[in-house]
Amino acid sequence: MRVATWNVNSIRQREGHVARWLERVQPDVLFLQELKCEEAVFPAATFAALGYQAAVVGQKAYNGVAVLARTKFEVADRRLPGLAEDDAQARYIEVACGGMTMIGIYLPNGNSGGDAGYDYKLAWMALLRARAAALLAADVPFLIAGDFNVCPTDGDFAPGAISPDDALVRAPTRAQFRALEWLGLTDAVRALHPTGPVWTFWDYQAGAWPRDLGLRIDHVMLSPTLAERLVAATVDRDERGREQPSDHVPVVVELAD
DNA sequence: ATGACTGAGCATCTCAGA
Repeated sequence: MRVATWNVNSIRQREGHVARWLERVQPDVLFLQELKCEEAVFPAATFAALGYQAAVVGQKAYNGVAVLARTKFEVADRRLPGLAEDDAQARYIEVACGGMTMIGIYLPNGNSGGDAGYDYKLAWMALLRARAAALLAADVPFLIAGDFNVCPTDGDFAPGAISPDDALVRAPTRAQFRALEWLGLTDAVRALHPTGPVWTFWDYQAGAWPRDLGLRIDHVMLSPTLAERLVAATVDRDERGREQPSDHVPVVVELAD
């Protein structure tokens, strides 16, 4: 089974990129982030024509997550359990598919909104950990894929690509990510590529792409039984070099059947 | 030393991104 995640920075701007990528890579499941649109204008027909059914959690202008799958699935949740009822940020989708639970996330960046914005990020991470703990306790095979907005270690950003006090690298952010790992989740890319740069994002500004000043912030985290099935984890960095690209590239994981 | 790009929307500026 091939599962992927991609922050597309507007699905309406990147509809063609995603369609061509699906045809080329043929994933079973693709999680999308930063749709920047409501469900009503998500280009579902384009992907249906390629054999992919969509489930969309949309919002005008900001955030937005979706899953595309060519195998049958059912949506289990559209909001991270524990968040306030009136929390309208479209950042979470959970589906049951292929005998496992799959979660797609767009984790809050945490650099905007001052202290409240950063506190929201940490609270979100604590709730995500609680959800992971519940699934582990229930012995459900699961994965969490998406834009985590976390560089887990100093090896996960190019020197100079980011400020030391950025919300993506701040100590409390990393502590939350580390806690998720120590619950028993495996960072798929790092499990197979333990050292060296594996960037998934390059800023549009300051020549970050030509200078290769990237970050590794898009991750696929596997529960123990899925980690045992992990055979490949790759980052499709060529997508960053295309015309009018997203600032993120796809991360792809292969699980043995 | 400095600036710097992209997208959406009650839009010709602001907010957010990371």
